[in-house]
Amino acid sequence: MDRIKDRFRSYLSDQGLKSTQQREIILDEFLKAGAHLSTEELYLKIRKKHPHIGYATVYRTLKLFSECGIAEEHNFGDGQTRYETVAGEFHHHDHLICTDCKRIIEFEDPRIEQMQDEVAAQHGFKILNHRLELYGLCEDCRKKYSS
Amino acid sequence: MDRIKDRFRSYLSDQGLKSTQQREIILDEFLKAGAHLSTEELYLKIRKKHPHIGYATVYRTLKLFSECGIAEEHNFGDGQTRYETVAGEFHHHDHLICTDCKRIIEFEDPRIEQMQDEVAAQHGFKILNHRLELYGLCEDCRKKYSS
DNA sequence: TATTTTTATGAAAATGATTATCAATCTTAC
DNA sequence: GTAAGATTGATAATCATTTTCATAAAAATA
Repeated sequence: MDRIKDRFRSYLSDQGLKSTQQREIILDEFLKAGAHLSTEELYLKIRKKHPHIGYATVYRTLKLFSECGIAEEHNFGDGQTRYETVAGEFHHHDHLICTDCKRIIEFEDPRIEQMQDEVAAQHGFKILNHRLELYGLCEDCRKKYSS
Repeated sequence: MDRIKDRFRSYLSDQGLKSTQQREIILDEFLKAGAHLSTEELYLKIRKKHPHIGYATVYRTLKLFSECGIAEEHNFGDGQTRYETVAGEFHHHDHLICTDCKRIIEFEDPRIEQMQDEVAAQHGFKILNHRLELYGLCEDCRKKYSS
């Protein structure tokens, strides 16, 4: 956690940006809030304790998080950009998304990553980033429909 | 091509929808136009020959294509939904996207698909759909920057 | 074929997410 | 502490997409 905060602060000062109360608060709440929240969801959470913080600031700050690498943007097809923490100590992961109950499960598979690298190499690509999303029905929703 | 048209027409009649000139024209242009175009791009193409066809109709029709399975929606992060034909005879494929020149290369790798199925099975998921996108620098853009 | 019913169309307005504007207010460096 | 520069919040603007609604077209029916 503190490592993440340090990283954010370093990023700000490196870029000649300023460390403000709002940015600290938003970072705190973001880290507390858990994964995959949209800007709006985070804004609503923050507003409870800090009603003075504006919508636009939350947008701008989440974008900053993503620029400095402590958060990742996702688009799961509901028209809202969602953010999740990229903790340095965790590996990259991908997502299983239930199209019915919207549940999101994270997974990682080094073998898939490996093959992605192979594919990229075959095409002369240097991968900077990737996104793998599997959409379908989770266990519970499958049961729901078969019964 | 004709198989695709038939499929679309069947879908329309199955759903009690009507087969209209506009839908035929939009389908023709869509099939001609090649992959990964946004609604706007297709609309602009169509407007040259058929200036009477409206923006909203193109939107609605592309959505129909996607519903009936002859097109697939993609979101490559530029804020526009892009569509590409799903020809029955071709396999599913994924995308390499150059973050610099925006070039899109298609690839397929059955081994990756296989592993996705394994991962899904481990979590009790039934995959209906998936999306794999590799973002990075293509061969040309890499050279551009190293020189 | 004429008529009725229903759906589609197009233009424009509405929406929803995101971004820009701008005056007032903080931060930071000196 | 002050000046210079960046940030903030409220609001307006933007952009893609969707909805509305009167009119037109297709399908069903007579």
